[in-house]
Order: sequence, then C-alpha cells, then structure tokens
Amino acid sequence: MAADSSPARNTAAEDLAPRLRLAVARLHRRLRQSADPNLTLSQLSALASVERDGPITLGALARIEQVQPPTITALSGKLEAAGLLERTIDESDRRIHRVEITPAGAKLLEQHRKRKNAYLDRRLRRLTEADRAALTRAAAILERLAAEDPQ
Amino acid sequence: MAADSSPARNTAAEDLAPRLRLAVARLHRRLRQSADPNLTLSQLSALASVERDGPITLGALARIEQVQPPTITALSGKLEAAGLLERTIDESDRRIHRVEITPAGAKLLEQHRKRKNAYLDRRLRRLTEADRAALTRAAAILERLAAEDPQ
DNA sequence: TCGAACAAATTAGCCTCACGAACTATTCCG
DNA sequence: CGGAATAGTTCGTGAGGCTAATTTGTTCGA
Repeated sequence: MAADSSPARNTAAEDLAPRLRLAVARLHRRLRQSADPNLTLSQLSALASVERDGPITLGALARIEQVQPPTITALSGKLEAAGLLERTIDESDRRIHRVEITPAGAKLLEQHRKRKNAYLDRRLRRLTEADRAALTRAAAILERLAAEDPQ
Repeated sequence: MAADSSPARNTAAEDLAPRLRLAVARLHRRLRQSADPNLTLSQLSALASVERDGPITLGALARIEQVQPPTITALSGKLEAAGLLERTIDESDRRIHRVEITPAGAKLLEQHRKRKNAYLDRRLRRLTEADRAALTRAAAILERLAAEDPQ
C-alpha cells in the first residue's frame, strides 16, 4: 500500500534516507544468511566487477569496489584460491598485477544469476507485478548511487 | 523451472534478484563506510527495533532482527555499555531479560533520522523528485521483504 | 519433593569483511 | 646512482555473525 495521504511536498523524502539505510542494512543481513556458502556477497561483487572490467589491476578493482587495497588483496586471494580468478603480472612493470575471470568464475556467476530458488528470488516472485517494476526501477537508481564516486 | 519462460513481459524481472543483491551489497558497504562511528548499522537496526517494540526480551529481539541469540547478546551489550539501552530482569522469571531504550538512545535515533549531511542524504538530494519517489516506494517494499519470516 | 527436562541467555571459538599502519618490491627520475 | 613515488602485501584490530557448549532459572511429574 503506497499512500499515506502524502501531499506533493517532500515529506516522504525527508525520512527516505533513514528508512533506506535500515532497509538496506536488514536486507543485507538476509542476503548474507541465504547466500551461496561458496561465494560471499563481497566476493560476488568483486567477481562481477572483474568479469565486467577485467583484466583489471588490483588497484583499479579496489577503486571500483570502493574498498582499500588490503581488502582487495584478501578478496582476490580467496577468489584465486577458488579458481574463479587468475592473476597475471605485467612484465613491463612487475608491480602491476591484473586479475581476470576464469571459465569457472564465469560459470559460477552465470549460475548465480539463474538461482531461482534463493531467498530473494522466492520473495520477489510473490510480489505484484507493479511492486517488481518499482524495485526494478529502484535497483537501477541504487546501482548508480553505489557506483558514484564519494564526496 | 518456473512456469513462465515468457517473452518480453517479465524479462526485466528475471534478473531483478541478482541486480538487487549486488546493489544492496554495494550500497551496504557504502553505508558502513559513511556510518556514524558511534553507531554501526547493526546497532542502529537493533536500537530502532527496541524503540519500536520495547521493552522486549532478548529472544524476541533476536527473532525480529533475525539473528541468533549470541548476536543479540553482543549487540545489546554494546548498546547498554553506551547507555542507549537499559536492561531489566523479569522478577517473576529471572531467565527473562528485557531491554528498553533510554532517553539517550531515543535522542541518538532522533539525531540519526535528521542527519542531513550524511553520504546517503547528500546523494538522495541530488536525485530527481521522480527518482526519490521511486526509492520511497521501493523502501517500503524492501522493508517488508526484510521483515518477512523466512521460508 | 526433588531430579530431570526445558527455556533463556551467555561464553567460547571460529570465520569473513574491512580498515590503517607499516613494509616490500619495483620503477622512475634528477 | 639514490631518493621518491607507485602497487601490492602483511599485520594487527574490531565489528558482525555463526554454532556448540555452558550457565542459570523454572517447571513438572513420579
């Protein structure tokens, strides 16, 4: 139900941020709990970025994922250990390490996109078509927000 | 497989879950980074639940927050230590511990709802009115999703 | 009535995520 | 050549969350 007699003013918008904060925090917890044990949310995010932008240097990946370098070292270490990423060292500048998705990594991502029985998918299927449409639009906005540079 | 591998109709909805998963994971990271250092997202969520439903037993709070009891012990311990919650032991059944928000806790929550310069608020203010409206609607849906019982 | 079963919360030990500070390796440049 | 800069890594810390085991308290039935 979407109508608390709110006039055109931005009354609703005024408490949008706190509501969104809580909703994202709680949903994140839910997603973690129901996540594929082989691939945490952070790993999933990194893997998706590498697929999209790889081969990519670790530094660039850290910027895209918006985490500090040590976090990427650890994350990509796990993904490599799982055979989902492969690392190559730039021979013309051996400080630079690039990672790239492996076939196994791509396959896992693909499976992941098709998970039809995960918590979130089940929930979404129970929504009305209109609600799903609203979330589809919101997802695009949230993706943009998350990707924007700080400041 | 699901009944409908239908054409254009819910094509967008089909990859909604993976997109939402990533968006929530990434946005959550952003929110953590820009969170008030005095109150993590988990603490904020628990505090808000206690305000809404308190006085409440720790077990009930765990169910609402959808975490295991040890997590609530730790969380409420921190909130109590910070003076945001107060605990009372039920004298008719001393196993039962209830927590309740303190004036300081309520004040902190209130301030939190008004944070006008936090990352998320700044970002939201830059969106179009239509985008904010879309997010407002989405926030309501996401809140419901996050609050639903499992299964 | 007292001991066993149950219930609520806590403790202990483990793992991931993420950070800052300090360090290593490499390259660049004056 | 030797210092400064750049890319990554290591180390130690803390939050968040889990399971398994334990403690504390209550209830119930033989």
